Amino acid sequence: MIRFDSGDELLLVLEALSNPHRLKIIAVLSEGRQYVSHLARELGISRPLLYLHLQKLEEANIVSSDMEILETGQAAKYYQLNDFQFELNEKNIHDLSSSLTMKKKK
Amino acid sequence: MIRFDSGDELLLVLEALSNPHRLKIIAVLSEGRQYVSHLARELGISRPLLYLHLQKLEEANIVSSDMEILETGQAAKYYQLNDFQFELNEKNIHDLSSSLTMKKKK
DNA sequence: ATCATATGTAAGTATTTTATTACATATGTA
DNA sequence: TACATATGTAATAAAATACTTACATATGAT
Repeated sequence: MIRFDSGDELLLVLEALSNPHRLKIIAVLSEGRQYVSHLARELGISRPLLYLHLQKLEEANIVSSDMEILETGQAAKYYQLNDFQFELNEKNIHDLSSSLTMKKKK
Repeated sequence: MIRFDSGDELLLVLEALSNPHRLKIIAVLSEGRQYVSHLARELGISRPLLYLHLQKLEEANIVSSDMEILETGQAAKYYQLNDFQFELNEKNIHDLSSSLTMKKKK
């Protein structure tokens, strides 16, 4: 069960989830870990684009990655879903809203 | 308890939630219904901007609105939070991912 | 050596989202 | 009438996000 320590952290997770590709990635990874190139083929998107989405998921702590050597001897970067489950309701949004920063991104 | 009938609907809600202003709006409305101009002053943002955010929340069915006549005789548009609570986990994302459209927005 | 596999990223473009400015209309009060 | 309140929206600008193209490196197999 994810625990949000601040509104900013909640927002980071919500932003990571609000994209169809990233929801698909989560769906695929829920069936098991997978490496980047394979994932890209399965999702039908380019690897650079997949990287971008995986980064956002990783920054939000929804997935994590490990390098591993395939049977062929080549290096592969495996991604897996971190245990991920949470509940949202008016109360916890209210409680977290005070620790919500309205700062610009860049 | 919100029930998502499709991945697209889930995404709509997640997109509506992934903005600090909109989370603040939800937090304020969780304390009671309020009309637009008052809300804008409370949040410290312009009314046109607030409109934009309220529209997104309304499209996602998170809030709803009613016109009402103030004691002064003027019309006011009141917004209230719809009962709002849901749980997210790998399983329901997996289940909903098949009904996720990857279409462009406009 | 060439081909297929893998990771990694920089640079540029396109699209979407967010925000501002400037209006319009209407009601009530001084 | 002039001022304060309210809603509503169009047009534009700015910022953030998403996506593509083009590379680089490395491993193993043919």
